[in-house]
Amino acid sequence: MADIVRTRFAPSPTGYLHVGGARTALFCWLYARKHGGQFILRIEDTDEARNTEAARQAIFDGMNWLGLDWDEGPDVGGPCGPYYQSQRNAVYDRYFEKLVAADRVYESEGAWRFRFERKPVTMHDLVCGEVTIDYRDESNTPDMVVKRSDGSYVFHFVNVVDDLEMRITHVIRGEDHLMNTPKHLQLIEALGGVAPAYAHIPLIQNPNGSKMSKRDQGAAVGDYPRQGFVAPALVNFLALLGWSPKTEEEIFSLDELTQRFSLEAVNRSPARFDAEKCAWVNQQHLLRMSAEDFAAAARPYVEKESLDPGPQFVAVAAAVQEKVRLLTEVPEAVRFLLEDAFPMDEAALEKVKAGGNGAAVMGALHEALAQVGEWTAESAKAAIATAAGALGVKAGQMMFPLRVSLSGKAGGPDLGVILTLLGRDRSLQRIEQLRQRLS
RNA sequence: GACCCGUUCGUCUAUCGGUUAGGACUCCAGAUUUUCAUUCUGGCAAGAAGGGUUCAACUCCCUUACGGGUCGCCA
Repeated sequence: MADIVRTRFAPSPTGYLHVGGARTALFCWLYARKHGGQFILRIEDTDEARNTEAARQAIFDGMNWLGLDWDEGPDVGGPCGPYYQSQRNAVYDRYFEKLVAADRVYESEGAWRFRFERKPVTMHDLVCGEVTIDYRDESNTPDMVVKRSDGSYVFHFVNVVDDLEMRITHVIRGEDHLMNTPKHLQLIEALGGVAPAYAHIPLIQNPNGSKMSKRDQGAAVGDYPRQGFVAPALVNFLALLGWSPKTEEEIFSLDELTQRFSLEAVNRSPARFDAEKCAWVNQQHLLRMSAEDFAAAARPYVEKESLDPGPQFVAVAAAVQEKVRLLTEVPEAVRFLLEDAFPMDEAALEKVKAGGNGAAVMGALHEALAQVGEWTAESAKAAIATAAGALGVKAGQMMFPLRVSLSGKAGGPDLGVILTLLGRDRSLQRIEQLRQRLS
């Protein structure tokens, strides 16, 4: 029976979930799902001094938001639990005894060090290929501490033990772990275990090429919802950093990514984070949402600005769906549709004034629109043409002043849509308002 | 410093010895649109450098340069 693929994401709760970690989690998740395997979440909380509850929660929140569910881990449990390393000391003690029995550890200033075999160690990385580190050079590879003087175990040891105990088949992690892998291989060998396959994925860098750390702009996954991103867009963008579908398509849902993902298609060179493209990907995802889904996604942003979405919010949101890149842009885009007090774009108003006959245009529009029978986008637009005829100008010249009167903006949804959403009374009122202002 | 990994338009990338080196983001121009956005068309823009190997190299090898990573009783 072929081994079932089992991958894991093993973050330490010492800071907010950042995009690098999120992408690692994504690749692990995709690989497991792609192969019908299992994805495990393990919290590596062995550094008591640096762990925080907020960070732990940020991991769960981030994973949930991204849509990366785990088959085993905190909350859901599983046969290899507990999934917090802080609760697995008995397991580590047992494995440590194996090392003692095999005479592979020795005490040093109260701590226990693992004795490396002094030989070249070769790994066969699924992304980086064959890499050999020569452990005969002791200066470069000093024996490592596996058990601290306070009795606790260090990362290298618990990480390896848990990967063994949890029967992890594929370790997918950041390239910053590449040089750790021979250490882990030696430990596994000493423990008589079977090593998982390794895949080290390139790191994500800042736009300037420096290492992206947790405090850098755009690094915290938790910031993305606040900035108006939808999760599938961030997932999509992250997948494109270091992985390529090898086609010219770029916009993918999580399901589509699962279909196409493969470790063979992962790059070896680090990628810089481009916020502009990330926003574009977000826009593409917004464009592909149904009107209902878009309205549901936009609603909290509107409410956050103390705007009442109102009874026809689906239609209101749909009017601006293709005009925004980020959901945070929605409130200002729809404000004039929800409230009668809306800001006036002075530059647009100046442009109307420069046209000269603004008041006359408003008057003609008011008169024509007041006479419309059934109020629809078509009938209202027809009335605009009538007004233009009455004034002896082209309909096109009526549009801009009308738009400014109704929305206070130079751009926005189709005029027919605006007129329909506002209704006759409010439309006429706003036209009259601007007429007076221009007189 | 030592040891690893990497290097194609500004950025993300395709190319797995023979291509006018393709696509995307950004930017510019045009079309569509009353406007903005969307969409479409076009444009600017790349193989770090030097040596090999080969009929032929972005692609394979070496050197250098540059970038990143790792060298903890952090993970």
